[in-house]
Amino acid sequence: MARKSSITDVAKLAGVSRTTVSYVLNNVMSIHISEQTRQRVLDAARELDYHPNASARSLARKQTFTVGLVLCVSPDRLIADAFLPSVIYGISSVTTPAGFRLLIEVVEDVTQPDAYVRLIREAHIDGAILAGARLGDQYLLGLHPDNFPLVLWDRVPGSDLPFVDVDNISAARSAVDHLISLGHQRIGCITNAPLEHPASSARLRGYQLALEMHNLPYADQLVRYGDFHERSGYEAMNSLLPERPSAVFVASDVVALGALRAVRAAGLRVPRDLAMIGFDDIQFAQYLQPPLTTIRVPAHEIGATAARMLLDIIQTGGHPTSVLLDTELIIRESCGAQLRTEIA
Amino acid sequence: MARKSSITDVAKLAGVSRTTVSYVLNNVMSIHISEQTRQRVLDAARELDYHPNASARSLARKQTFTVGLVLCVSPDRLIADAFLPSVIYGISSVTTPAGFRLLIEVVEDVTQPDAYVRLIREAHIDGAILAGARLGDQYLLGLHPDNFPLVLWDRVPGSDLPFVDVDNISAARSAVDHLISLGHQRIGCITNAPLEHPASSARLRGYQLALEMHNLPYADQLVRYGDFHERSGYEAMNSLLPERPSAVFVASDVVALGALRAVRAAGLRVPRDLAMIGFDDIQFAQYLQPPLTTIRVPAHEIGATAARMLLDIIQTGGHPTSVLLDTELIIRESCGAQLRTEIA
DNA sequence: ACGCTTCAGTGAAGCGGTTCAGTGATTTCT
DNA sequence: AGAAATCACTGAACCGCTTCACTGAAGCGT
Repeated sequence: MARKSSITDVAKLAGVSRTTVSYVLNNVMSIHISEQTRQRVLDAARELDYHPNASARSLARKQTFTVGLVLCVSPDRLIADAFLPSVIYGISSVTTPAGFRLLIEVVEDVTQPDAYVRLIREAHIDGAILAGARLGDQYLLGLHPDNFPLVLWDRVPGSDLPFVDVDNISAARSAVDHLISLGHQRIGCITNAPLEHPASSARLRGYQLALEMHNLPYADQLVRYGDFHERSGYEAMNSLLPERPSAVFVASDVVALGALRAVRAAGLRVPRDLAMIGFDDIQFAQYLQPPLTTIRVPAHEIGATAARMLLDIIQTGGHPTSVLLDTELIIRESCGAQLRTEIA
Repeated sequence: MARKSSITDVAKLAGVSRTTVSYVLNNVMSIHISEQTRQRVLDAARELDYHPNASARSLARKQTFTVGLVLCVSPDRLIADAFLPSVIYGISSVTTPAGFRLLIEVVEDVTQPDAYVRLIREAHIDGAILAGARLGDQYLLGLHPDNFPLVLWDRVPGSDLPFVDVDNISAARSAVDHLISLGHQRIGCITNAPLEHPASSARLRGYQLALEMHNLPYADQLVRYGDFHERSGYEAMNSLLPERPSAVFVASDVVALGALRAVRAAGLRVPRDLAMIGFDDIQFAQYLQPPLTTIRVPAHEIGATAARMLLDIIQTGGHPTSVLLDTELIIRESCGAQLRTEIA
């Protein structure tokens, strides 16, 4: 590889000091450089195809212009994460124009966060977006007092770090509201995950609130618990069917896939015999039979918002407030709204 | 943020020179350090929670221990890319143990590759995996003579850069072989994308080869062209149905989704009236009605292999040969194999 | 003609590591 | 016993860039 040219080469060619080259190339306004000199430097830089060395610059500036995305997720969930590309795109669409790069760290063993601690302590990055950070995570807390810029994707219960998340409660509520407005009175619920997961308990809470608002009774026997996977939806629905709900809110499209399978296996039809609403709007929700009514999660927005918050902290030392993003109820056929329209 | 301790701090605390600290911490074997001194240094480092600064180290060593994943993909394809998380995981499972980090660069505007050129010229990374690099891409070629370590994910026609890809030809062939072995003689083909895409033409070639091997005629009117999206599958299938194929090989599951919709809209049933095999084994292929027989692409392996090749180049100056990874035919119900078994 | 600004630019220190060449003190060899 | 080799370690240069403090020249007002 041909030796890359350094600032010294540019300085020599332009006949000025390295200092001047630096000032010109960085557009330092507080220093006056004559137009001719400026041009000479610019020309020299172009001629030598000069690109300042990132490490040297980071070292001198004590800033890397790189942010991290730390994924603390078990491999099987990582692989199945349909949102990740969108979130990455969302982050990148904010960081790239701002001149920041994105470093991705996959932390497989969540109990061994050495990996991302090094990322931070070794000063690879100026800030990080953490996904799937858990519990009171002592490492996280150990970092916080340092005021290292961090933003969470997903909430971490005991922490006061800024986060960005969707408004799970109101999203779930709007789904269940919709079912109620279609005339359903006996509505079941299958969660997306065990209740330890904040998103899971929030969605269940939304379900409860909707019932309350409409003076419908909340009954434990109409609630089942999923665990991210399709299979859990199948089992949950099988155990729920004997309760004879007329509609079910399934707090995850993947779990809904399994629920759908169980309904079909029982010889029932959606939405005629049982209405269903999912959650997430995974890409294939629209291609299911019937197309699944669901809650759309703004994945790109999550990434972009988290990135904006992070850059705010990094650049202006801001103290951004956490954000709950709005979701959207996507009405397709599984909820039976179309059916009603046809009949009407 | 409390000032981070530097190598000087450690040296002072241990009562040795910075040189010695560096030698101890890097386990330089060619230099003899007494066991006591070594321990004093280690203790001091621990006490100060010392982590060497990445930028300084990169600057001195002229190596960043970071590799790039450059995604030259239009946003809508990026978002829908179900493989990306797996590929990232595959890369990371190789790079992380080797002490390398992963920088992701999303290049939205493929005609403006300034972005990744800077990534390289500014020496952020020691090597890169390029996805979706196009054409003769002058920038790519401009980089190659520099011997900058590069590996391609997907092939780039006019280039002799090492790549990793799936063996599209033999994969497609095995799918069509399977249909033929089930007794089909009039088999249609819908490509995954326009033929400019190497993967697309390779899959079509595999289709042709299978026919040839079995002395079946190849007919243009049985071939249609998709363009990644579901809709294109719908349209392609609609225009193909009048040709009355008894089976169809669709070179993309997403496109197959649309094809399936068209078949259903025509009042036909898969596989009874029309057998179908897809390509990719996206997560939801298994949940379709009927579950889709398809070709599984080893996404994790793609990432891991590309990463291994890249590290080989970076670390040992190797000149790895390109790799074609094997795929697997996943037999479900859409091909009708189950049906036959039941009948038999 | 003198001091005071402003202009245009430079020298050198510093960022935090790595590494080459060397240096005393021991040990080994003959 | 003296030279050679080994041991255990250090000084200082260097990686490439930023930035503070400073300098010499020109412009300005009186």
